[in-house]
Amino acid sequence: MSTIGEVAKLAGVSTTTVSRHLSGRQVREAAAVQASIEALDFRASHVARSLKSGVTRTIGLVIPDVSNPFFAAAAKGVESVSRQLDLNVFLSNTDESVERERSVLQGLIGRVDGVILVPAREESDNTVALRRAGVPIVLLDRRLRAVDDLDSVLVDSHGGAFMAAEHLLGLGHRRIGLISGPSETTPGRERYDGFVAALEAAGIDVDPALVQMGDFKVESGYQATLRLLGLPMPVTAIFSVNNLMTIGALRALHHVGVRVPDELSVIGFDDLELGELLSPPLSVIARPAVEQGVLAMRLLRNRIQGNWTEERQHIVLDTHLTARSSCAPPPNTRDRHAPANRVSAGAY
Amino acid sequence: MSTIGEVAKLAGVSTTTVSRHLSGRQVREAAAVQASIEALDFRASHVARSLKSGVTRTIGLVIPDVSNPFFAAAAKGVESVSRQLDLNVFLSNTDESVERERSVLQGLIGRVDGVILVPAREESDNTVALRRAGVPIVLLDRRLRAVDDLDSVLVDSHGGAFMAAEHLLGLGHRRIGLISGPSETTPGRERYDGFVAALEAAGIDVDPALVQMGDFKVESGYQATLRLLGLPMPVTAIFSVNNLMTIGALRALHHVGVRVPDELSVIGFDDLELGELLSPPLSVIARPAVEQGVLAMRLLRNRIQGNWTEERQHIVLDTHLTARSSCAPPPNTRDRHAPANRVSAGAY
DNA sequence: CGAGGGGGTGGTATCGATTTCAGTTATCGT
DNA sequence: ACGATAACTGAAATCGATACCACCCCCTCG
Repeated sequence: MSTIGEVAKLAGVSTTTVSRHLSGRQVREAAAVQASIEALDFRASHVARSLKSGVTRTIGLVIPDVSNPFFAAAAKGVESVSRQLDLNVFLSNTDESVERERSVLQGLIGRVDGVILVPAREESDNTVALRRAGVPIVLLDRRLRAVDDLDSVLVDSHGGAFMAAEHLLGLGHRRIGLISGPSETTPGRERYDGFVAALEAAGIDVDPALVQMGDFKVESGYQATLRLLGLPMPVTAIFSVNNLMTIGALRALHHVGVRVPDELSVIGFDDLELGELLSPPLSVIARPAVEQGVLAMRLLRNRIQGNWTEERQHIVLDTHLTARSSCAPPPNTRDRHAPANRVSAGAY
Repeated sequence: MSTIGEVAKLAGVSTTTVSRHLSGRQVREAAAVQASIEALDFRASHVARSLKSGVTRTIGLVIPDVSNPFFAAAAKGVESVSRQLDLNVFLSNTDESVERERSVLQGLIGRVDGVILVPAREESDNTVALRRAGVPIVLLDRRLRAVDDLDSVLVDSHGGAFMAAEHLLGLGHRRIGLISGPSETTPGRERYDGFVAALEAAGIDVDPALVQMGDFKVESGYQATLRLLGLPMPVTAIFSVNNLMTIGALRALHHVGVRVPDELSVIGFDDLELGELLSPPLSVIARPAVEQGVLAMRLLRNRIQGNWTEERQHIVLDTHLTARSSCAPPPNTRDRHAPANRVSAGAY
């Protein structure tokens, strides 16, 4: 790799002049400089430039898991904007782990101009070191409890969950199982709250036995579903608050042989690419995933460009109900007898 | 952010000593230096370090599309290894575009110690600049025609496609539609070849009308399927060579109302997270996606660590048939009449 | 004709860490 | 007790690009 000095020597000018030419200013020997640049196939060193300028033209994107379709979509949104801005993106998975998140965030200091973060837990603020270092941060999809002076792009999880519950209630369901996420995450908490609010609005008490906590991963949705099926008085519907757990739930129902929606209705939060093609097509609370990423990157760009004083922005996008056919009236409205308990108490 | 100089001053030693302490060497005032480091919350600047050492501790991962589950899985594999090695990962999508790939690769020069690349096209070698700059490259999932001195981690696409075709032939299918990928990509070409080889081994001529070219994206699978359904003499089975196009195919069949596998059998290359839960469960050629990423990262690490002379490695992983129930004997073995042509010629 | 200004120049310090080089101390064997 | 060796030390050069500074040239205007 050739340096600016070699270019300068070849063109017979100083490095200053080459640097000026590079930054687009008028230069007497522009032609000669350009020729030398091309002859040597010169490319300015990003590293040296960063050292001098303090700008890396790189951002960090810290998410729980790329293989979750929602985060993959959001990442794509982030990436599409960052490409236009000619920014590179560091991608890191935290696997929902607070420790991993801390070490990842630590490692980003001094390497990036900003960070888009999906925090693993609302309570655990791993951003202090980053913020002390003056790195702008935008929160994506999840909040941090201790912090409200960071931009964020969330969805109306409460409203979405409310809608989901309302949908099931409207069909006549009264015993609705909830596969919930960690209550220490924003979506976990808000979706739980929205669900409960809808039930209470309908005058229904929430039975704690019907709320099964998961960790946003497939396996936990599977296990939670088995627990719900094993209840002495089974549920007639299940609302799963995230896509991966919904997949787990569907798998469990499939393996146990519960027919959807005849015996049990299912609705999930977050659409699945194949949601429409499932048997039956899955009803979901959908949301603009790519757009969330796009907006987060736009907010981050504004901060990076130095609008520090500007009011913090908290964008909340709307969800919508995509009713397909995995939800139907509960079986006991057609058939007065509750279905047999398919899973024995010892099954898990 | 504090610098090594401030630490040195506080500890009453030279920057040299601090630097030595940092790199783990024995130092007289180790305790004082360490105390100063902690007091100032000092972290060595990666940028300055990179400038001096020429090492960035960063790699580039250039793939067509993160929202393709295969690439997401491979990315996760890459990321898991790179985390252990304490390397950062630049993620970039090329969207299957050669131009985008070129600009992305250009932008990586001087920023990374190595690159894992899924080339957009076999013919278009965008790696020359990178290689001239001495950046190690590992090819993932796809080859480059002009280049055989790069490590690669592929799957046995030919064998997988052969298996898929064999599976359908074994069930009695003779008119099999192929939704093929761009022939200028390794998977596109090899899967086509494997498919053709199986047909020829069975003594069947390949009817060009039954081969519909797609571009690895959902929409093209959808369109290709409509074309296959619109044929004067329709196919009894479809083999789709990639997951996204398979999704498109399934959507088309769903919209048109073709029953699988009663009227038409379907098999895809690459498993889908929900493959098992589709109606019917989808038969696929599966492969170890995460492992492909893991192996690619391991190969890259070896190159980065300077084993330049070492023989180039071309790893080819095996695929396997996951037979679920989207493939069955063709309808005409049960019912002598071919099914009615569901799509009119003008439908697309 | 001389002052002023626009447009351009190159030398040099700088960003923050590493590394070479030329020492300076301790430690040890004899 | 003296020379040799090992164990450390700090000043200064270095990585490659940028930015400040002083300066130069030439044109224009009063």
